[in-house]
Amino acid sequence: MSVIIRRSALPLYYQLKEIMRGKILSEEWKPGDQVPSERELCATYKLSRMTVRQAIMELVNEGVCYREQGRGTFVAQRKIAQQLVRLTGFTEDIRSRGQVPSTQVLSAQLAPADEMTAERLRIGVGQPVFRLERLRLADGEPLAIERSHLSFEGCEALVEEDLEHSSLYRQLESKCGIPLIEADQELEAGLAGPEDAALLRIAPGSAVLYTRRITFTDRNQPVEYARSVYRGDKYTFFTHLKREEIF
Amino acid sequence: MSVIIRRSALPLYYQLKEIMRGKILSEEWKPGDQVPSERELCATYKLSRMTVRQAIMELVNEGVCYREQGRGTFVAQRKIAQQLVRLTGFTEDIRSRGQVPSTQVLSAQLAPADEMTAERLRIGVGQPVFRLERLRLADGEPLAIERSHLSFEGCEALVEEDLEHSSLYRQLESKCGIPLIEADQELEAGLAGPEDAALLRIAPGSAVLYTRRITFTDRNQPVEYARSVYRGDKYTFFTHLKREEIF
DNA sequence: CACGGTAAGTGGTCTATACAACATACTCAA
DNA sequence: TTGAGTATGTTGTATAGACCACTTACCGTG
Repeated sequence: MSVIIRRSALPLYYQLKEIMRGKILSEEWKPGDQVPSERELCATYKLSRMTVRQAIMELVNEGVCYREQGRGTFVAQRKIAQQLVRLTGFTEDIRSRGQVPSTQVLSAQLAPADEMTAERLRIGVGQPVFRLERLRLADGEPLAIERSHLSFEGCEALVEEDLEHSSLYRQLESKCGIPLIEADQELEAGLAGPEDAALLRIAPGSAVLYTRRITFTDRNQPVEYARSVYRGDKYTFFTHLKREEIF
Repeated sequence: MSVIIRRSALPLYYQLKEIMRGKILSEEWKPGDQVPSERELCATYKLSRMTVRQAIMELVNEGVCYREQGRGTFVAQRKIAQQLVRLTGFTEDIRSRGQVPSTQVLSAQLAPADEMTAERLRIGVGQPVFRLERLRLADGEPLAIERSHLSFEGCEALVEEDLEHSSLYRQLESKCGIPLIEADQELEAGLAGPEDAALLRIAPGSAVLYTRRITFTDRNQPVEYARSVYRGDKYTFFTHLKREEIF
């Protein structure tokens, strides 16, 4: 995509945003570079200034660009959250620990959202969500059970996908065009119930780590609500805290 | 501020945004409520729709509101996460959850560092560290046991301090001049041993959350190594994750 | 050379308008 | 009663233009 298609179903500002993102990813525009001014972009792509601004503003919100009044718009350094905790799926997480991740899909189906899920995903109760239940293994040993609920335009298509041999997060980002931006996560200690214990091959009453995560795409739109159960003896969660805070 | 001042130095959209934020904070508009439509706000405050939209869009980006096309704009559920990636001590943490923190000092003394502690604090084995063992309560109920090891120039002075009625982190920052910058923390689920269970007034074998934290002052100098045990049924840890890549 | 003013270029704010896309409630006919 | 269509109200997208605030470079004057 390098030109604007005016009769496309995609909004013009979105097309421009993706064109710009492409130039940044391809290093045509490098970190620190000044990007063309709003008025230049208007002329180049035959768009009104407000439309161009919307494209740029969204890139700024995502931390891809930054602006300085009177100077211009620039490509941000690529460092967004080095020190904050990275949002990773199980696959990436386990790989970064030097282990080999694998997966058994326990169930994958469309189902109506229950009350809790609907609230988290900000949809109506009973709206269809894609429910995915997977046993996650590290080095062949069961490590966690992950119960995901996904809701977005076109999430039904996930039923067709092979989710045993590819990362769900990667699929969302590349195939579905859902960029994952951030997530809120809760962690809690608990005891394994009989079913979970059997799946994880531990004794009932063993220590487990419960996590609940809401993953957001752009504009703070929730797309995934996932509840997981990790073996307490095999999994440690790392986080990094900073004293300074915005606000 | 409850009216728009047109000759103010503050942008109109900003004034409107703060008016709306005020109504949300004061609970005039509660989570889940629909806020007035764009056109209503235009009429009420005599602003153009784009100006109103900018105010709303910023609140959406901050996660204060969310919008649904064709339905309206709504107040989002209170987000706990925003402030909880912050490095906080127990006192601040519990206060921000709306509970009352209190403390029983179990022991406070200078002692030689054991191997594990010495490694974390980057000092020699046997060097003196200040060891502080405290039972932490929320609303009068035992919530956690915290075992801190501190090492810095002048840490002996802590023996004299009243650590039952004041925050350790506050003392470090104000009295000792040790600015706390960041921390690495690990979390793990486990089962309560008999001693810890007795202190926390739970049954042995109950679920507990183990945390280990290394707190750094400037120049990445470690000053505290703390191991804590939290009641699993009373404590949830919140964190916020950000995606690193720009996809 | 130093300084101040100016012009040009940038993003920031704001208005007014139009139509599209979507959700919901209502009406009316089968 | 049920269903399709419609009216209305919502947000989403897009345009064109205006003026403001800020930054920078240039130019002329002292």
